[in-house]
Amino acid sequence: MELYKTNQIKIYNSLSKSKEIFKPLVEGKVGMYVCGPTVYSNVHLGNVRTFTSFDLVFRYLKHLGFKVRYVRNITDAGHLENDADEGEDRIAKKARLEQIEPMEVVQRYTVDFHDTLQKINNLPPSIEPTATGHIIEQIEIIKDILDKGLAYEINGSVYFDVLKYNESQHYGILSGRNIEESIHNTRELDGQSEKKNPQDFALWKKADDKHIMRWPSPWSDGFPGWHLECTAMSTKYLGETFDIHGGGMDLKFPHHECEIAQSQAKNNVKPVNYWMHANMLILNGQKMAKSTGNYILPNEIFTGENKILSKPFTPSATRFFMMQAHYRSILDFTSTGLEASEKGYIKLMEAIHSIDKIVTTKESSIDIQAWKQKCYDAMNDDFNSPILIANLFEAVKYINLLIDKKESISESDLTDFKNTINAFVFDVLGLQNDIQQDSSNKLSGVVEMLINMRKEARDNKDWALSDKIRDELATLGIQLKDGKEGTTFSIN
RNA sequence: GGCGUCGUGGCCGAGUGGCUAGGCUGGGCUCUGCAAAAGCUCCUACAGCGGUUCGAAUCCGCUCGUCGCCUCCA
Repeated sequence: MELYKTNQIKIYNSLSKSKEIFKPLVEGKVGMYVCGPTVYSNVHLGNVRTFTSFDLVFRYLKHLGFKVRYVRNITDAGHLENDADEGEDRIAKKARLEQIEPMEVVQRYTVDFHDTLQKINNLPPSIEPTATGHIIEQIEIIKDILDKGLAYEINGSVYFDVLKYNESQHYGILSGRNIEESIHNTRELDGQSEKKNPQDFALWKKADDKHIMRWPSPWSDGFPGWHLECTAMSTKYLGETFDIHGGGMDLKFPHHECEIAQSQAKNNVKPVNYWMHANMLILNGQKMAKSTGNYILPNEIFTGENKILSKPFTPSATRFFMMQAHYRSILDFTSTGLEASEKGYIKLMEAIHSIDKIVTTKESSIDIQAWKQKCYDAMNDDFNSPILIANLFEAVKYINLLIDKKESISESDLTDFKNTINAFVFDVLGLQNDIQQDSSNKLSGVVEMLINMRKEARDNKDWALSDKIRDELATLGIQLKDGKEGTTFSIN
């Protein structure tokens, strides 16, 4: 029987601002859409955190046996740099600066995006559609919204009429805004805008002569508005109403608000049942953003080539660091924080490695079923990975006690214990064991030999030689660990 | 100015109206030839001020502060 039948998940829904019991539209199936990146520069660590948060959601839902269709877009159409709807689009700007084609920009950073997410062990989504691949769908939506009188055309551009929409619907339902109030609080925009109201947003923009990325439409040669692509692609692949929509907290307004308005305007149904927002990763107490220069690239963490960190960290240690914080909490990225996480991560991996040393007995002194249930309870409660990890450290303690024979475990319990640990650590948390402990390689053979020689020396009470072996191996980054059952080692 | 978020022990980071996660660091002990590793153990916190309650860090109000959004942004 699928695990989802016995596990009830609660999800914090941004729409209701409360945790709700998750019930998919179709039993056993989940449709999930997450707003992907605009590929105009290297993906930074803050972006990675958001996608990794949803990777955890994807992984856990799959673990429970749900058939998940996970759609995450690539924004490869240029969007304007400000809401005055003036100026250059980001991809075209980058193309001009680097003297390459816009699509070369897109290709370069799409590859970087995939490469980085793969390093940190995110699963690829089920569908990864691009904005430029769905221009026709976007045009159809605009036509539909125009027909319904909720958009207007001016000079070849089309804008969504927020005030008109707000007469029958609530624009601001997600972000808790009141459109009447925000009208009074809106600053005067610089320059002349074609829009009837500052709150209106573009569905289609006419391209000026210099604009490279352009497509024909009934209104002008131009390009779609930013918010529209997500509506087009999410509804195309997941339906007019689907289960989960995710994204970074910073997209809540206006992006997701606009998505709701567009979708509601076109289909007249609630587009999304559960809105999930991953919180920001901050650096030096400030938001990490490409536009401000306050950011760190994942590769700089892995290579150690940056001013912020004391040393390089592996992708798994970095991922573990993220998993130790809840996805809805702001996470401050610091070198000391990462170092602490790395130590804990190594401790966890070493315990998992040594689990095969456990000798089973007839009865168990540990309640494995109760422990296992605590792991599921943690994840069922809005994907609480920090609590799950706390439980995994409890398992580490069990493992060490079992090896020391201070606790006992039965054959069947041990099998269950191992399977559960592996499932949560590798499948759900998506950690990888990148600690070098390949017992089949030559180095291990050499170390084993030295361990044996040291044992002989110790048996002869030749402490000078035994310590020399130990210390010189330590200098090489190989640590010997003397236990009751003999000596083991780990390589740093 | 508006909307929202958060404010937890040396640090990071969970959390529930009463039984007080976890990681890292530091102290003690066990083990060890000595260490390390491992185990046990100690340091017991919830921004401030009021209120509700038998009882609040957890609920309400106010104050202060943080961060985010209000303009592209994961």
